[in-house]
Amino acid sequence: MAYGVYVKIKVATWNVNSVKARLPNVLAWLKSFQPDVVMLQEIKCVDEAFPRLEIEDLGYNIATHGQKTYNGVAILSKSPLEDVEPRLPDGEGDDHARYMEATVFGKLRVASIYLPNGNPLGTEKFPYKLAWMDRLYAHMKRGIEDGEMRIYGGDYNVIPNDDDVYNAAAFAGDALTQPESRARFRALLHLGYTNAFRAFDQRPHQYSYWDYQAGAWQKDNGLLIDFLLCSPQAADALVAAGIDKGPRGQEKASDHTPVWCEVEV
DNA sequence: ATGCCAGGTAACACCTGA
Repeated sequence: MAYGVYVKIKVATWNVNSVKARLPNVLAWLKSFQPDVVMLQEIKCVDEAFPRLEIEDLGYNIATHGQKTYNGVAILSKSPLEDVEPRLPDGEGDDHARYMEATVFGKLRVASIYLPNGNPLGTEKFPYKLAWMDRLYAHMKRGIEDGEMRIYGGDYNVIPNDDDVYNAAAFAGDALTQPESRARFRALLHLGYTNAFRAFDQRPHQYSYWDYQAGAWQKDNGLLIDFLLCSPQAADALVAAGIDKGPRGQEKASDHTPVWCEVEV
């Protein structure tokens, strides 16, 4: 790095819906998009089964917190990963692999989040989601207090507003739109975090997920549920953000597409 | 009210997802 020159770090989050099934798509996207840091969700495999060599060959360091069949998160970085913490605090009895954080480029703390879906309402899944969000809130509150540059990225499984879904009425009974879910998501922002995408794009009906069923992608029947939440120090460094819809249109696509931002530090 | 599609596991059916 030359003296006095700022460095741009491109950060992305992507729920890949099985990293093994998605490997060709992931490799092609890493080569073309050239992100510096990637938070992956739903890798759906144990750590030993993660396709480490293929991704390392593209210049990434890797930390995984996997689980058999379900969930599983990972962080890829072109820098070394330091101080890797594979779980959210206060998770006694919670064996879901839904969280991992690490420091990248020696100065940016990033987290990969796979927040519980919470459906169907009326089961234990919804209170589990809300309790998980409460734990995330407590952790992100501490993240504000220490003043570090942080980006909490992932699949939040919350549709924040009615114009973040193609048909709000159809989702009225869904865990992703419940007032309890939305209030907890807003509470994260009220701590002082900036939703990177919304800092640059306020248009309604911009999506990061399209169901496999009923031609949702072709009809643009989507949901906006994947976010990069930036601490004030990271938000001050934001220079760009967006949604890369390219991967969703490929063969054998994940139902989610990458959301990205760029910080200049 | 439910399945639609996709992935994983395990077994040729079922669970989970959002």
